[in-house]
Amino acid sequence: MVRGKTEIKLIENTTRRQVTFSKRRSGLFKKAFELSLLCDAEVAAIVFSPTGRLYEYSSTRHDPLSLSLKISS
Amino acid sequence: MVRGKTEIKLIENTTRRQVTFSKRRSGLFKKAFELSLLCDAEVAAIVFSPTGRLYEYSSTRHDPLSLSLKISS
DNA sequence: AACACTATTTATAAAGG
DNA sequence: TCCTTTATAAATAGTGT
Repeated sequence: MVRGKTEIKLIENTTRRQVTFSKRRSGLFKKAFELSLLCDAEVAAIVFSPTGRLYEYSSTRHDPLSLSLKISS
Repeated sequence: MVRGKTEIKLIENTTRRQVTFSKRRSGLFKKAFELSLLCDAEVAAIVFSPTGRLYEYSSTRHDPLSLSLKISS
């Protein structure tokens, strides 16, 4: 149960890192939700796991749009 | 100093709401930073204030791209 | 993997300068 | 408005199931 101050640096142990990822991701999205509601703000949070999985939170529902994107350097 | 549990609903008082917005926005970005570092994740958070001001956090520096966007319904 | 527990750290609301 | 203080609520690391 939380021994000592946690250092903010990469968690080497895979299992611990995954558990922390899940817990803190939830915590982040909760904070985002609270901020939007308390302060009438629009908030979005986007998280990519190291394996490229996407997790996202948005305070607002938006109708999906059809986008075509042209990217030049 | 924090009397009782804070209800998560719109803060009506403008001054209090602005102070809370500032504090919690910082808190959110800090959590985003910690998540990215602890778990090697890419994290972005975007906040619009009620007046439309933009605040953003990104765990990663990306080269700016020139984008042209075509939106159809 | 996902839930429960809980000691402890961390965030933060309100107040004061 | 911005910093500091501090009491208290909230998040969470490690453990157990």
